[in-house]
Amino acid sequence: MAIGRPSPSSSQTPDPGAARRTSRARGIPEATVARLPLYLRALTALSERSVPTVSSEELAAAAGVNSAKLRKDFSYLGSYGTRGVGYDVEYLVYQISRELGLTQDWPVVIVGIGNLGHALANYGGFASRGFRVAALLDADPNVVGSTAAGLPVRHMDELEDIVVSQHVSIGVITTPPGAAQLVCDRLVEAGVTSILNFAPTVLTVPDGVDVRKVDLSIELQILAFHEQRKAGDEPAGDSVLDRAPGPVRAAAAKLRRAAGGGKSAEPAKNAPAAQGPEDDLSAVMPA
Amino acid sequence: MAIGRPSPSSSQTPDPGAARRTSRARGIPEATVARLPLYLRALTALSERSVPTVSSEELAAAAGVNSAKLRKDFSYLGSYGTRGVGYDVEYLVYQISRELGLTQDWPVVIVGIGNLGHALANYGGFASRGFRVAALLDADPNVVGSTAAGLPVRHMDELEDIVVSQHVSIGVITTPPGAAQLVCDRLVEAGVTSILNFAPTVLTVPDGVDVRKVDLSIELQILAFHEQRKAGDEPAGDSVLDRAPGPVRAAAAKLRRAAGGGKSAEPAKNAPAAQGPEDDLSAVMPA
DNA sequence: ATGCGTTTGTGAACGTGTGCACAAAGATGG
DNA sequence: CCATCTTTGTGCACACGTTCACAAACGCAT
Repeated sequence: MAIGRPSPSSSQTPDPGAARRTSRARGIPEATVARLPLYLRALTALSERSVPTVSSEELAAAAGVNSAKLRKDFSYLGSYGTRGVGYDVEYLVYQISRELGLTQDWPVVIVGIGNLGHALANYGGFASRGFRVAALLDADPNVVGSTAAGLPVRHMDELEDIVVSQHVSIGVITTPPGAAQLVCDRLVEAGVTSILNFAPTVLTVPDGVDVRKVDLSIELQILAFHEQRKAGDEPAGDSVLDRAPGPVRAAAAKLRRAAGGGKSAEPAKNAPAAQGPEDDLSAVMPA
Repeated sequence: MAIGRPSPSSSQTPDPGAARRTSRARGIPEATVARLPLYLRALTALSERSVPTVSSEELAAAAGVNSAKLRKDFSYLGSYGTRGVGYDVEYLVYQISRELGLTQDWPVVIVGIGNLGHALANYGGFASRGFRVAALLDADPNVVGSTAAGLPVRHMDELEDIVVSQHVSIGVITTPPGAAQLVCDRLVEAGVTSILNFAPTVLTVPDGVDVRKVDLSIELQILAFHEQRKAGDEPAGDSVLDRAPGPVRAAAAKLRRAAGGGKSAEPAKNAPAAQGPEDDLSAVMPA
């Protein structure tokens, strides 16, 4: 029945439930929360151009969303607009920043300084909006000495000390998939309660810990799906069987299983999907 | 009424509608499509361990989802399971691969070879599952000569030629935000119909073009929101006013606007959110 | 003051997604 | 061939998210 770890819930990004409970507590829907940063970015741009007020229609266009949706989103934060005029840009910037918790300082650790970790350390979006890279960590002794984005790469052994002493509550994982769960466990154990996971692995965490994942491969696969649809390329296969009624399917399934490990029938001819081994280790960090 | 560009729809990742139309055409819900790569990864791992069959319960645990959800997802693809036994791993790998369009070759161009573009070029997840980096492009002459991941970085001018001659239909944008829309337009013009955007900008594209975005800053902000909630740190502010009835709010709003550009009242004291200028240019690629 | 044009805030309808719970279907052992 | 056990496939109810449409609210000009 229970597979893998028993009690901890393996919540991931698109999972309602855990995250929902948190935000619905005082009413802001998760979908709205996910859009607030988008609005904030558009508002910041307006603020820099010294635009005093903006209508929901304009702001919605800038953020690429429906204007009614935007108004409803803002209504969850309170009523910060003026009918007939629009929204006060500066005030809204402040309100959203406050709601997102950006008026405080968020120290962040990045674990796994490969290509991606290195890129993230240099990423401007980290420095802005109250996020501060507290430390870069890696297990590889060859990397530990070096610096990235002006910061020294420190050894994994210092993880617990850093998290505790610097009050780090957000961790970013850019390790190879094999190491991700271990790193995650150590982060959580040390006190981190929010994790941004770039490794292509499902992380299992205790309740109360949020995990969001960013998976480049998944994004590409979703695009490929739609791309295939656009090309009118209905996947052929044995689609006649797929919806066949009753015992027909059963017989087919039995045959498939009987064919054994030798990738029988259709799959054998052209299936680059199941490519080389170690799909798990070659990703995210080559080294 | 119409703001910015008129006809092209600025579809983005979390937008139903455009993407929905495509996938609902023959019935697979978007939410299901987004989970298929997850199942595929878990199945590939099982396949490498030569596990012949797997139950929905086991696979669901490995993918971090509800087992009923998984079964329903698979039911959209057809009935590939056997009651009392489970699913044939190899066969399911093939079916999902086929449905996602991974049985064919997908040449991809990466535009903007800064830190992130460099990291993506080396990313193992690209090479796998039928995706192939067709070319790396950049506008900076200093970068154009170099190589990344064994591939030469070519100049933007070659974009159109490459897309056309290599039949590239998927483009990845890792440029600074300021250049993203221009690059996007050129990609689309050349024939690209799917774009993965890492630049923190809302891209506007014509109908029929899919855009998915990955924004690290947004992910962090969402985590910060939940983190703040966990800390029981109800944002204080003038929450009394927020839900005040009638004319009270109006007067307050009037005051805010009258205060002018000088970030009055609350915002002034501590608002690191509206930090240094050029939030738009320092992100994604420092160079 | 009054009326007019504009824009917010939200009620209501609809579509999508999720999860429970269970009947039907198949495997397996006697 | 029958009984039993396992697991799929799905009907159903509910929660969530989106969009329309419109009344109420506000500024402004007269």
